Amino acid sequence: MKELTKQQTKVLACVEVYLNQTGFPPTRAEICKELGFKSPNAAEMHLRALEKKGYINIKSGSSRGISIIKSQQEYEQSGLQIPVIGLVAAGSPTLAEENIEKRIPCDPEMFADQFDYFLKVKGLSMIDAGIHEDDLVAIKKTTDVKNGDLVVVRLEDEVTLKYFKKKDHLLELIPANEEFSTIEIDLREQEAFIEGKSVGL
Amino acid sequence: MKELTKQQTKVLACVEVYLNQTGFPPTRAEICKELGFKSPNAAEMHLRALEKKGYINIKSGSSRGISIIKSQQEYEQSGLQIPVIGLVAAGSPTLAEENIEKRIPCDPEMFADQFDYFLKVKGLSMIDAGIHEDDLVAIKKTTDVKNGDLVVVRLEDEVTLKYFKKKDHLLELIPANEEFSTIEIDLREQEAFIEGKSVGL
DNA sequence: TCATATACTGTAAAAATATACAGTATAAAT
DNA sequence: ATTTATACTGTATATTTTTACAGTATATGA
Repeated sequence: MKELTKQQTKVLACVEVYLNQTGFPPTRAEICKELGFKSPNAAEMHLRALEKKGYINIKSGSSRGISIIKSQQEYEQSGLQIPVIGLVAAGSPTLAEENIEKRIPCDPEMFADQFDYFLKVKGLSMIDAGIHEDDLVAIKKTTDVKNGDLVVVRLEDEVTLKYFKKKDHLLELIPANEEFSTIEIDLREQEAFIEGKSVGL
Repeated sequence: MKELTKQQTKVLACVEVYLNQTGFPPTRAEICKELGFKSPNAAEMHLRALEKKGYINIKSGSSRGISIIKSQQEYEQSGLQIPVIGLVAAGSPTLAEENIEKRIPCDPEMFADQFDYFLKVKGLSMIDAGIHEDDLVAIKKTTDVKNGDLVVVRLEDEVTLKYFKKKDHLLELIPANEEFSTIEIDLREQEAFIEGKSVGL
């Protein structure tokens, strides 16, 4: 989906607000009044651009014939907002809507690495790494991890965030809290799935 | 809320459908075309009536200036009408439109308990409880039932109305007719879903 | 420096739309 | 028997609204 200019974004928002408030779309003149334009053609041109970019549909010849295809909210979610997933879910932490606690706006360049979602930390096992309860850890979905990486691991139905250390068949999952013990797994006996690795806090 | 005439109901439904399909309200002429009227004044008069009765709002002077205050669905659900569902349906007796035989006006205080729909009885299995064929039984959707309650139970694809009796793993469904036999179900072998319980006849 | 995209003003005409007015017909209520 | 409410047709007009056309201004990249 093509990017919108600042003014086009304003016009789209204006149409949506008007629609929510009145139940029907605005005329060109009404958009002008709302946004301070002095010519109906200003609104017309922005609407044409919005239609060309696929955000709205204009039924030509009819008054107020504007219908919204892709709303402003959707636009903001397409890149600017990142889902937050709780570490409470049993099973795999999927990106399914039901697991998403909320979405937060986020500059994609905030971290050098790309990432897919935020994981909300439960429990105190990572406290010595400076990660506290309810902190958000940026996770990139990958199975390509090295020793020392902070990874999201799934053991059967349990999902945890631990440091990764592997030596032949022995996998160690080390918490960053002295009060918690390291989990040792013999990969010949038990499966462990790497769901992703941390790329930022 | 005042009652609507047949034609007013049609016009309101027409506006709603148009709104859902296009995203903006219809003009008088479009309503006429949809309902077969030959004069825009026909639509105008019905809209005026709908406004007077509080179902819609018309912004005078502006095109397509119709907004819906109380939709047709809400009107039907506003306590005056309760759906009637036949006991013939295979599968779960849902409240989906296709299962609703008709709707009948009803004083919500007719029965002390709240209820969700009427079930139309088929067969004679409850005749000793004073419930005959085609009687209407008020059903409340719940899974919270006690021994002795008259419940709607679904066994695989069959739905029946029976007295409920449960003892550990054994579920007994007792008809109120000596000529019919009690159904006994071992809950470890077969599933049974409680769809609701009777709260009135 | 020239083209191009964005972002407008200002005007005007054609088309869409609401809406008033004058009637007709029918069924139900008084 | 007469009123009243519903339910229209048919026409006309004022107003709203779209939309084309002619410009102006500014920033950006080639």
